[in-house]
Amino acid sequence: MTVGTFAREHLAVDVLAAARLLLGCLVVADRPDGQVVVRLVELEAYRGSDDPAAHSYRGRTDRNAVMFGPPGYLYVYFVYGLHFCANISCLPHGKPGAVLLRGAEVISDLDIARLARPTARSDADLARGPARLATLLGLQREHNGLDLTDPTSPVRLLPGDPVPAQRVRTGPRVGVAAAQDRAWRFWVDGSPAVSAYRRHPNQARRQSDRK
DNA sequence: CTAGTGATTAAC
DNA sequence: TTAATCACTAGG
Repeated sequence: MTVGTFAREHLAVDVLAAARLLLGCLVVADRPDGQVVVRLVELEAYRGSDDPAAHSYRGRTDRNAVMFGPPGYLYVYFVYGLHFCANISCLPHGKPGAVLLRGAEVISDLDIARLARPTARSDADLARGPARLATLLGLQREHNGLDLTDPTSPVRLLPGDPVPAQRVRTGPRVGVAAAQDRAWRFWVDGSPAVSAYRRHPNQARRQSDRK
């Protein structure tokens, strides 16, 4: 099976199926200072057509154009004035959708990963959280629109060992104000590189949640 | 828990 | 033109 076949056929089907499938997959990044390989352990699905939390919900703009393109491309955006986050485009050309990369475990090279994320207090912190993951991979604006299935790309997606169903957990997306009821976050149970759940600050606290 | 960062977008 | 929003992290 070629890498291109792997990504495009499956990512085109649906954002939820894509997020599930991407668990356990590998991302290879050729940084200026060396190569880093990570295993994806936490992902969130976003679907532009009917998902108020998706960047593409209100239509295509210059920023979110990659979400409307063919599947298997890298959508990098700048958020909160200082962070980059990385997504993989899903759904056929013209249908907006993406999966946000939220957490990953470093496979190699640990020394390069520590240099890329000098503030990480532990190895689990190297790529726990979407902006940390993007920083570790060295992703910036210029990487937006890269083809992750192209062997000549500096960032590539590869199949990994499949994650068995009993290790997969789902739940609400982290920090998303809209569509709280959708369990569109997927993670590998027990991985140290999965972020702690955080309620969105704008979400009203329910009486029963209060201590 | 909170500050802080700046692009993006919708509303004027 | 302006102001609110934002899929976050680091530090206390």
